[in-house]
Amino acid sequence: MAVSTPSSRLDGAALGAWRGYLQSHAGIVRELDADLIAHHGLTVRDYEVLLYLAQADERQLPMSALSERTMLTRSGITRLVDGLVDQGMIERISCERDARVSYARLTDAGHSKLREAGRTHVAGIERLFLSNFTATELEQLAELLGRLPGATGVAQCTAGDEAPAARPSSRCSVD
Amino acid sequence: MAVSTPSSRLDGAALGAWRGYLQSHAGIVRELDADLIAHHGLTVRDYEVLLYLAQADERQLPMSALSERTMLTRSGITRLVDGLVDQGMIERISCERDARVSYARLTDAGHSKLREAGRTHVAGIERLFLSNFTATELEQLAELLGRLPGATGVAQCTAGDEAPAARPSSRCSVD
DNA sequence: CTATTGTAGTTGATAGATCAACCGACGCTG
DNA sequence: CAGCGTCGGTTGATCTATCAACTACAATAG
Repeated sequence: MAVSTPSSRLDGAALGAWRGYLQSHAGIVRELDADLIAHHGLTVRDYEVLLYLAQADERQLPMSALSERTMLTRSGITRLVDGLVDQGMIERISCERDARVSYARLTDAGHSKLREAGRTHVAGIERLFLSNFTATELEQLAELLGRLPGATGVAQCTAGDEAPAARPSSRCSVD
Repeated sequence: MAVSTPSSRLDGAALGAWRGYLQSHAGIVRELDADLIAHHGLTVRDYEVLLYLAQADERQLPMSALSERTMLTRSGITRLVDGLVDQGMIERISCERDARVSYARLTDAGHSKLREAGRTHVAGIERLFLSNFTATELEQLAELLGRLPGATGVAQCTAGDEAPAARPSSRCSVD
């Protein structure tokens, strides 16, 4: 069959890169998630949200800001935050300047939780991802992957609850 | 706060690599999926399954083989295949040697569909992923990503419907 | 000031995937 | 060949995230 169709550079190395990309992602995220859930009862999504809040001014962000950063739809964020509110890690605060927006604010409990979970999570990333590379290789990877859409913010939004565009940010744990 | 905790190489380049990895994946897969659904009514998962079958001997594979390759649980595959059977792209065939296993076999209809969809999909991968790199860079990427768990099959299975280990394979379309 | 258009967030219905529990079939051991 | 652990696959309950529709408010135009 050969690889066929378009300009098709979809041969050996190209395919290796692509498949490695897809499969490693599935495997790593699955395991990070399992770790975090087992040790702290948090999903990676939860963790991300708490982290973004911890890094934000006043430890709070509008829902839509969270939506953009996490690559979830607005409705997805509403529900995720609902859960974290129920667990007491986040509280909702309505904005005085604009009655449409409501902030999610990290509670002290949420902040503690985040710090604990951070240990597990960072260790996991180190073990599953970073430890496979040298410092130089990590630089290469960062540069290469940084060109991809999503990492650079090239997303195309079309549908109703449009798919949010990704945004790079910093840090993987608080301290 | 600094990046903190473990052996923490979770600094600049390391974090860039990790975030680029996560965010680009989310963005790219989302868009590929949207493309494929819009043009052919198939999800990327569907496509993958059809492709694996097309590449297999006799165009058929046991459910568990599909489960491994796609990184879905056995129950996930059962349901996904159910759907493709309803659409007439796949048929189930029971194994004579071992009454426990049942094969999923690609029908002619499924094969045609796969070929059509392949054009869209390969073009998408080219556009969103491959076009960002030179041939040399793709080799580097393939090598680097190939070390990661999942790509190499290092998965750790624990729970009931255990998470399947990934397996590399070849090609992204049929012809 | 009112009407229109757009934005932030939530909600209902639904698809996709998981876990846990299960069934039937295999295969080994005693 | 009976008993026991294991394997392949399916099912029920549940969770997560989506889309589409809707509410409420804001901002702008007429």
